[in-house]
Amino acid sequence: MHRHLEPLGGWRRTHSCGELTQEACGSDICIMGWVQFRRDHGGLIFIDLRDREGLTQIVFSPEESADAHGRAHLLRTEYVLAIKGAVRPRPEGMANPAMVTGMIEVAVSEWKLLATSKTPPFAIEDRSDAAESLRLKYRYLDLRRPKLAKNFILRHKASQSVRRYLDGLGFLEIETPILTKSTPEGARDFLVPSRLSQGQFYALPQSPQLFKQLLMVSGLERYYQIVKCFRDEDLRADRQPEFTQIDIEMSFVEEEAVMSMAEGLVRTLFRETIGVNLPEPFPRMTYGQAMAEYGLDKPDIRFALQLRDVTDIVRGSQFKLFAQAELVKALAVPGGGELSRKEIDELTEFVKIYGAKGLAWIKIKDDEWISPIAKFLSAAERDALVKACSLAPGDIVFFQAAAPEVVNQALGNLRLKLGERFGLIDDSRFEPLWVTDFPLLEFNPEEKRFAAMHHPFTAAQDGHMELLRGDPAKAMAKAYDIVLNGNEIGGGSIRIHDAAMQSAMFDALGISREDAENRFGFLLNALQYGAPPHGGIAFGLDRIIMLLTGAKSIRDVIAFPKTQKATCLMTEAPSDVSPAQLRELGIKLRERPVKQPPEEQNVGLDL
RNA sequence: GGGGCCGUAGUUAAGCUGGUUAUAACGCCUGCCUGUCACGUAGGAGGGCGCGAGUUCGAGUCUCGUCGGCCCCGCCA
Repeated sequence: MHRHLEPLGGWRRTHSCGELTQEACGSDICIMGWVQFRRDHGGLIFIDLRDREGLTQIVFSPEESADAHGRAHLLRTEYVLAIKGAVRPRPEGMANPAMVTGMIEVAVSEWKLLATSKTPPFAIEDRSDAAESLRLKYRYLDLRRPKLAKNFILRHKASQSVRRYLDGLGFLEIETPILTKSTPEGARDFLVPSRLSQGQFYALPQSPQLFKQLLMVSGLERYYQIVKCFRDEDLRADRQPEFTQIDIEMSFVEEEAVMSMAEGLVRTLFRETIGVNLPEPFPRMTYGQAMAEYGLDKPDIRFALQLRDVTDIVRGSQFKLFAQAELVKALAVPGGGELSRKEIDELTEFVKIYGAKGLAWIKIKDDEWISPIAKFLSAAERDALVKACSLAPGDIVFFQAAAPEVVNQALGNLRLKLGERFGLIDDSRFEPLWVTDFPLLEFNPEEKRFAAMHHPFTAAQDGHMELLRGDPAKAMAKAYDIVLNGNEIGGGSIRIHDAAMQSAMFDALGISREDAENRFGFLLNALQYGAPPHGGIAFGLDRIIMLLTGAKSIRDVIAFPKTQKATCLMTEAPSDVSPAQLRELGIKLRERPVKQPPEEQNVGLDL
């Protein structure tokens, strides 16, 4: 069978495969696309032709064109065709209501074979459930699946929406360097060796933080960029080594101006991409309240369960574990008494992930408390617990008694788990939240010193700079995070715009004058030349797109993502380079990289 | 650095306490079929179980190691 490819030869598409409906009936059209399904009845051949916009049924019949029909038997899945023909309504009773174009079909008069295809390693269909590693190796095929393609169409709309919104407010889109100086924000840098300055390295930006501040010193007043950032840290379902931020900075502002701009952006984005209207204004919560009631700094406020501090109630308890703990918190679940012993054991294992030693619990029955620990609790303690946690028969209440970090993390994450278990979370809702009043500094117990919680350029709240000497833990920052359904989607701050203040901050962080000069000298210099008050915010675009599309993994909203080991299964990056390349860069490897056997792993499919 | 799950035809999976030629569905190939739409139908080809050791008379099944993928802790906003 001959499978000659033909040139387009002047043919042009007149329509996409997703738009032909009854209005088009009678017209001669030209469409091009991929063979999705083939139904060859011998005397009559149906093909569903797919392009980015959808599917259209085309029919090859001898009555229409014997030649077109005769040649069509060779067609296979994923062949690329150009067809010319007439749009006509489908015969009585033959319409397919499941298809947008299901009322019509195209009778083929002429067609060209533009490309053949090997049998794809997995079916190009939404219901295809091939292993992700296989899909990543053949990412260009995976992206043909409408479900995935849809994510990128939405991502495009989101980017356009952001650009329109910010342009409307006078923000300038300005690019900043990718090859830059290491300006650490806490994460590990990706380094790029310099050929012209041997032995020295550029770093890929963890974010354009310092550049956007310098653009404010430059007097450009309002900057934004949709920009790649790079952090060489371990990956997660929502973390990639390179990811995209919507990076924004503005001059002559305080927190409220940045926050209302940012709210407008998120609200516009949601309205223009998925038609969801977010509340106005977004509710707010302080960091302190978030930690106290939710145990996490990014509360999911779609359901009402809250943590209660019961330290004082059990301070004098016979139960030594409670009496002696630095912090004791309770989490009551109305109606949670139905949990089985097995489920409670599983939850106990779950909290151990976060450093908990165990999980105390009490089931409240009508006249008794079922619990391994109830016997230690006095009547007065019981009364106080009932009051504090609003306990009622049928409830269960969990306790965590330990160091505050462990208590909050364990119960905070248990709360999310229980929210799922009891169906308390309405997936169709979007509930944004501002978290404000973060501490400026965070104590690092390993290094026994304070580090910036946000980053070292964040301004202290008015009057709090003085606290840095006496009681650094009490100093609050002009910082704000935006949280959506328990996901941090953005965060920012008002920056220090005064060189002396910035130096004082470096002092507080234990960064020597000399060190500060080496690493941030250019910033300290710039701040001496009339820096305007400024601040900004950065959004994690990938995470926002995840929420907008309902994707389970960040990889489904990034066109060419990396695996958990930060490799690309399609290009096989990272890879060895030639000795000549290394020599040119003045690099000698300390150890010979261990050569992997060249055998194909489970993704190897070539015949 | 650590914990957990997984790896059997092109794909998705089954394979019980180790036992003759490793199952199924979809896909693929060939024939038939003028109203299908994940077309139908008759037939056919295709893997030695990620890789390497070990235990055993015997290993897809057990042990150890190793490679790869996913989820999580640490790390990272």
